[in-house]
Amino acid sequence: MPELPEVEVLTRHLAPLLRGRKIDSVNVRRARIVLPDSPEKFSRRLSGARFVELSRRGKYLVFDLTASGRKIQLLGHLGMTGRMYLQRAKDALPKHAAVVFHLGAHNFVFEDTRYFGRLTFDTSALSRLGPEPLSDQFTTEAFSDALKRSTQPIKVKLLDQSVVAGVGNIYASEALFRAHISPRAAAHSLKPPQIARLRQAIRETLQDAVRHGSTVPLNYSGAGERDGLFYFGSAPGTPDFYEERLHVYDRAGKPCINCSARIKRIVQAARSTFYCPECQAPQRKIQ
DNA sequence: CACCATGTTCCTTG
DNA sequence: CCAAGGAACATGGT
Repeated sequence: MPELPEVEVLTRHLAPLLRGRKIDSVNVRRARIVLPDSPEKFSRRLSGARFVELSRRGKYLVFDLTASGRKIQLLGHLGMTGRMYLQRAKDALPKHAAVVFHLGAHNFVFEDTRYFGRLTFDTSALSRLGPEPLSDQFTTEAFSDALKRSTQPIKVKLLDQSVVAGVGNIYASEALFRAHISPRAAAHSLKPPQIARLRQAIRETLQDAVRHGSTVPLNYSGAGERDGLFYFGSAPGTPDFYEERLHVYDRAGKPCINCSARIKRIVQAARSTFYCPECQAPQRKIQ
C-alpha cells in the first residue's frame, strides 16, 4: 500500500469516517506493532478516547485524539503491506488483523500481512523527516543542500526520508524517469538544472498518483471488499487506469513509452530500480 | 527450493 | 559525529 500518495488517499478517506468516533476498546493481536508499548498499556491508553483528526506526514498517518480531556497523538505507519479500514463489527476479521479498534457498530482494522507496520505514541520520527514534497518547504535550494554531500546514487538517496518525505521505491524510479536522470548518478553530481527538474518531477509524479488514487473507487468501509491496493491494479470496473499508472516500475524488458528502448532493472541498495537506458542515459562528460 | 515484494531500524565498518 | 552497506524483521506470490 504505502508511499506518500497511497497514505494521502487513505488519510482523506478515513479522516471523515473516524472524526468524532469513540473507541470502546482496542485489541492488539500482534504485540510488535505497538512496541515499545505493551499491548495492555496501548489498549488502556486508548480505551475511551475519541478520534479528533487524521492527517499525514511523509508516509506516516497522524491520529489526533482526546482521552479524558487530554490531547494525544498516535503515529501510524503501514510498512510494506499495511492497510487500514472500517468494517462492520459483526464481520469476520482478516487473517492478519494486527490491531482492532472497537468503535461500536464498526471496527477500525489495521491489517498487515508482514507486520512491518507500526502504531505508536512516540512521534519523534516526524522530526527526522525532510520537507513535504508537495509543500512550499520543498525548495530546489533545500533539495540541493540535501544532495550536495552525498556520494550515493540519486535513486538510493531519494529513499532517504530526511531528504524529502514520502518517496518510496516505486515513485523514486518513476520520478527519475520523468526527469530523464540516471538512477546511478551520484547525488552530489547533479547540476542545478537537473535538481530543479527532479524536484518538479517528484512533485508531479506524486501529485498524479494522488489524483489517480482519488478517482479509484476504494472500498474500505466494510461492504465486503477491502480494496485499496492501487499499486498493483485498479478497483473492479476501472480496467484501464493501470495502463497509464507506472511508466517504468516493474516494466523490465518492456518498451519505454517514450523511445521503445527496453526498460532495465538493476539492484541498488538491495532494492530494484527500473529505468530507460536511453531516456535516462548517464550525463555526457563536458570535457 | 529459488527469488521477489510498496519500508524502516539497527549494527558494523570506514 | 557522519556516511554507507547489509542484515533483520515476517509472510506470501510466482
